[in-house]
Amino acid sequence: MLKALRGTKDILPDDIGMWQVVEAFARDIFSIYGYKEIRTPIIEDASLFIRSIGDATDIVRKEMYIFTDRGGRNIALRPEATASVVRAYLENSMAQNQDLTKLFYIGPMFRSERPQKGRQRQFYQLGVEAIGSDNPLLDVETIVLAARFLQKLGLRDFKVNLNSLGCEKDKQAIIKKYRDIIKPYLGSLCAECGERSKKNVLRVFDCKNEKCAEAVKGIKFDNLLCADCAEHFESVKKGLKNSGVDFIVEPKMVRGLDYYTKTVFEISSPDLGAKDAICAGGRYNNLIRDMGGKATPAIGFAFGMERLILAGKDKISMSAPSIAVFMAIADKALEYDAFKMMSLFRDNGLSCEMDREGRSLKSQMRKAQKLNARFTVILGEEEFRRDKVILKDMNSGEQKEAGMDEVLKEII
RNA sequence: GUGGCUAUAGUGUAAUGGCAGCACGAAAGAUUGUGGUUCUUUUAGAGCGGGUUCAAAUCCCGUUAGCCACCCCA
Repeated sequence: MLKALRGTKDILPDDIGMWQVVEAFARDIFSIYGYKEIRTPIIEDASLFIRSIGDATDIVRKEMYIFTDRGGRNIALRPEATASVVRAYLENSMAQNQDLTKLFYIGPMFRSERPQKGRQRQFYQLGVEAIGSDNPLLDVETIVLAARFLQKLGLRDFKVNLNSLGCEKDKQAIIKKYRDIIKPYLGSLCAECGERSKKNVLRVFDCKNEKCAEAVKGIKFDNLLCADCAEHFESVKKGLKNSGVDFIVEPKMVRGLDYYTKTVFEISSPDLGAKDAICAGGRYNNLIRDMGGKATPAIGFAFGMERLILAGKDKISMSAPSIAVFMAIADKALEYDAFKMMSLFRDNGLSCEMDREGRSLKSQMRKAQKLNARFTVILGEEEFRRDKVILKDMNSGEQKEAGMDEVLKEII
């Protein structure tokens, strides 16, 4: 038997309702905040991601699906969407006629990781990108949007972590500073932290190894941002407070993608265990320039759909699916007439089903029940002779004989 | 990618090397053409491939997949 590949799975009809609810909420609130949907290809030139995400990051080095197509091109399945959206923004000159471009996307991403709960190889992200402004209020708006979206879905106990990485110069300075601080402790740190100090020094402070935690315990996180970035960060914090969004400043927070600058944030949910981040994002003020465009500041975030649904599965209210009419017949001989009536219901926009296996009326009624039909229309020989049917309201159990015109009027 | 745990009807589970069972689900029925409750009947199972043994769901090896902790990340 063939099976779905490791880390991929089918979203079955019983589960799809949740996805549709989340997507509908997202489309609704994103539109209120001025975002328009964009759909970009799932495959891109591999160099797009190598250049934007960074060739030293794990996503690019260890997790990206890359293959050579028949034309010898180097192609990647997208591991995230920001790079694609920026590519589309530049390629289609979307900066024309507007100073701020707001885009959202929903779609599958691919990373070849070891699967766990809330972590698949093909997973869906839902995200936004706002391109064209460095105003700290845009940062605030973006984070507020993410928070409001979660609240609207019924999730309350999420946590917003916030940090600022500063501009390009600050980022370099911060890395250098912490490397210098770490240097005297290197001997007492674990092997992995030796690597971390070179690759992503802030992670040393997050190491779960007791010795490492002990060694770095006393180190303070100074404010290393330049005046401009510090002011920007203060404005973001002030704006968030004004908007009533609770947040925690987390100086150790780093992101796995190289393009982030200034504001970065992460939203986590307690319902998820180790993989608790349901949303992450931040500014990427240099990415558009680095990809060959004009220097253009931008900010965005992405939600992990699977994680969002895991976190919200008990909180998002779902109405049971139902159909309008079940068409039942008392005699197999009336099958064609019933089918005609079913078509009439459908032509009038009413969902309708009927039994196709010649089962007993009792069995058909059970089926109507199971499909959660609002009405059952029963056609029997006697009624047929009088050009009537029986209309039964499945909630009240009341039924009456009626002509089809009357039935339609009653149900619509 | 590293380490560990797990794998039995559609789902959830039981049986300590000796007849694979239970619950839910699904299907049919309980005298004429009517759902939900109840009752009866039916249905369907060892991830895959090897090995040990008179005998394997059970022990061993491999493999695949899921989960957990890392790595990392949404």
